[in-house]
Amino acid sequence: MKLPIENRKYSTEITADDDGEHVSIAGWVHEKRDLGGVFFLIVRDREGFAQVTLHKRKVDKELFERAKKVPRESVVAIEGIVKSEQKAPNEYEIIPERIEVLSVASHVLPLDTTGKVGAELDTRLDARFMDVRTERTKHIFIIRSRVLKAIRDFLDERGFIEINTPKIVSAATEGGTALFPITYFEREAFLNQSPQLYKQMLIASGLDKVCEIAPIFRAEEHDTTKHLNEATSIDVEVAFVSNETVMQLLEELIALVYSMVAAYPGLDSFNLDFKIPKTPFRRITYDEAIDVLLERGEQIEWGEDLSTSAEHILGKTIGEHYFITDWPRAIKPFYAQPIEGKDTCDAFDLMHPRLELASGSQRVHSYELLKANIESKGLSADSFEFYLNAFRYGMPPHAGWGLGVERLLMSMLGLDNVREVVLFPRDRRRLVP
RNA sequence: GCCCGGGUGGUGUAGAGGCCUAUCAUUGAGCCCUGUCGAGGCUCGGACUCGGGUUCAAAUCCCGACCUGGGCGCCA
Repeated sequence: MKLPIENRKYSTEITADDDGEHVSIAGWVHEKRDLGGVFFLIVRDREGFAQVTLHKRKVDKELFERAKKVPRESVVAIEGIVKSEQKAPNEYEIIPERIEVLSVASHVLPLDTTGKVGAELDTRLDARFMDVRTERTKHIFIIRSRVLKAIRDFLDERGFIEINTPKIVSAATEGGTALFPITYFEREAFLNQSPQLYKQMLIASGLDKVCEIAPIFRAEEHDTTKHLNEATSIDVEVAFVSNETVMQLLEELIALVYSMVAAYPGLDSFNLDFKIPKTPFRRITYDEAIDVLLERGEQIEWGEDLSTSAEHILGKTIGEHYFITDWPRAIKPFYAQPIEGKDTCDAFDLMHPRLELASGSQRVHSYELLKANIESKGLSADSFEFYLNAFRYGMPPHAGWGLGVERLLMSMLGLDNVREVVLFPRDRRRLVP
């Protein structure tokens, strides 16, 4: 059975030109303004606001009294006549014939949805369903949705095949990070830290260009504004190409996302100096990065990973997106292709001035070399057999990267905390809601 | 894991030994008001995280627990 409100219009689908039309709208009671003889009910839906106006003398007394009593944030359906009105916010208002309260909101509210009084992130996350009713937060998640769609379209247009790899994995992983152990029937298993090994195995499948947008899990007990224990990674792996090709793909993708978001009207909520990054992004080698850092007085030795302060110094010096290439082998995973005759490998990080966004590399595609690399990292080749096997029966040269969705959004929207861009973030302390 | 902060009505805050039966805003209840758009005016309601301690006196100082913000580390 269809509900009578299913033919409702969004507040933005109605204009002053609809003067005299009979319409129905539905949404949340955003605000009430009682001026005595006239009463305004501001109804909010996903797209915007509609003003419902009740004149004490012209409207049914019972309706008038009932409208005044509806608690804020209750869900209502309104049927009425559109009236063109210069004094109304959208130059139209609705003179109601029927007001139906579909769900009464309790009070007092856990948050203010009008933006008059702020709330701390922790309070907002506890009442996330209501936080998303506020304009700025709503825009974050609409932008997130559009960004993901734009990325899928971008990759689809370039011939990528979207894959789904397991999130429950056996003990063998690429190392580096702590994993969440889980019970898998009578065995121990883990939540996957990245789809890396699987997407590489699919290069051997002949799918050629694969991508995946999926959650990744890290059990690190970090407690920062840029780390999550459950994050979303965009992973790409491409056969028969070099490092440089996938770097170009990545910078084009970033630029496209920015230009798409630049056109989004809700961007005003973020009070940003929004600039679309210019491609190609600057590329500096790890060696050059070290030189810059030493020049600026940073304590760092060749071979070390970049500390937070090192990232900040480089970000400040360069001031825009950039790549760091040619990393020391020792600090990159076993699957990064070594550069012959050097201690470095064909790996890169994509940096935003504030933080790292993505990392990738040319991959080792020789079975022997890969096996040797795994062993030289102190890992057991046996436990990687499922992965190594894919390299024994025809594995093309390939390259790829992984990009953190949350970090991309956070850096693009100038947000201070990565949790802002996750509906229900999982961090060291938070498991609920 | 280390180092600093902070927990005051539903929300956001002021108060830093006695002036606190605790400030302000917003929210809530009620009243007035016929064009609001952060409406306005008036009345009322609502809080010192918990447990110990110091003191004549604790929201305020000390200890512990819990929660929480930031920086760093780990990590992406």
